[in-house]
Amino acid sequence: MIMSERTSTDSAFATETGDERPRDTRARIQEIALRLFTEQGYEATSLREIAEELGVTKAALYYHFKTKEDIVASMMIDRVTFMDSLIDWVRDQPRTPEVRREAIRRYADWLHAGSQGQIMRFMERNQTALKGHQTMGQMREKMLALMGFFVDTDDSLTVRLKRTLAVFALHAVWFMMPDVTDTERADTSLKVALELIDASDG
Amino acid sequence: MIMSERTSTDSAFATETGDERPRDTRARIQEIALRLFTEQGYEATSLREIAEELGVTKAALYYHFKTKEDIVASMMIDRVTFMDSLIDWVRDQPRTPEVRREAIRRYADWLHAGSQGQIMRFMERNQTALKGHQTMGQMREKMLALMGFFVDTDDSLTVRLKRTLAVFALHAVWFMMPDVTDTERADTSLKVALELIDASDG
DNA sequence: GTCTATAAGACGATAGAC
DNA sequence: GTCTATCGTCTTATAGAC
Repeated sequence: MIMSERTSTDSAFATETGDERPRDTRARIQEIALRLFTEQGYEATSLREIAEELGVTKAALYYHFKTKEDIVASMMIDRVTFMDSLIDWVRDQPRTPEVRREAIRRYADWLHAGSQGQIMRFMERNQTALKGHQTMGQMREKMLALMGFFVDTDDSLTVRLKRTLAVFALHAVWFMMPDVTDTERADTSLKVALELIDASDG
Repeated sequence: MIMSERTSTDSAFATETGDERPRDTRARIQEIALRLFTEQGYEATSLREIAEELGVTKAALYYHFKTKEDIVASMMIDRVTFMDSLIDWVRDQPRTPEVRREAIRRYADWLHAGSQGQIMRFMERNQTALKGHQTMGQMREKMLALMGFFVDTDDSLTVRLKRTLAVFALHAVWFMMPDVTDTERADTSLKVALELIDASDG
């Protein structure tokens, strides 16, 4: 796992295969930044720390990213793209229970593939710090748009809360159950999310 | 409402009743800090900002609070006290569904009385930034202790997640349903939380 | 692509006058 | 209880050599 917990190391380029050539520096900045932002908080993590762990100076980072905010934005691109495609799909569907279930399934599938879990933790733990960032505003709008398809105007408050919790269950499972396998986490959270999205007043 | 949204004002002492004497400065610092910490983030909010909105200088804050961290700690005292009492109570009870329900009820009752909602939002949105703070470490331990009474070692992952979500539903309702009345929010979240805490493998 | 050096300023916190 | 003045440190970001 790329994102595994580890303390800072002197030989930033060393891997378990021995003396490899450095991987793409841009990607390594993203990895280190994502981990530090999640562990310590976005504001509490300075570019100096990131540079130190990477084994370069602060100034080198500015060759790869124009600003600190740009590092965050670059990590969100995949997420923005996916959310757009999911919203496009759901927009053309009828508002039925089965469409809601399928939307949850697609969202969960994507969430549990790749390193999206780490990004979710980062976003959740740094909401306020990132509020002013342009990319996060976009993400917020897209999440609200998706939620808009999950609740109807005549739903009770109870149903609204449950359906909202469905999405949240998928996000929260990472910090609520950090010690289970990826498969267990994906299966459990999807099961609970589907039960919650099925809530209705009928 | 003490915590109502407002932009910074020149006459910090003015209230709707006219020319009143300044309220307890210590309490006003807590109010302003809590709002700014929640809106902008803990790290992103400087003591200068708090002092400016209060209408004093930064140095004056240091008469009332020894450090920035102390302001946070002072806001948590009631919460720590309550959690201790709740855990003391639940510790002496059998692990039955009805005890779990009653614990949720007591927690919810306390949560929706007073200004705890604002504090919950603050804590949730600044998890990482506050991770190193002593008081937050205590709070985390107490929440884990409470959760320990809600799940048994032989519960399935699904039940564990649902029971954890029960507590979370009580917290999350403030940002999931910001536009409903306090009563609606309390009633809806308690109802959903009780359903989730009742989850079992039987 | 990475470096040294530095700008320009904000931060938390303190000393001591009033 | 609040002020002015300041300390020491850290920050994001840039300029220009290599």
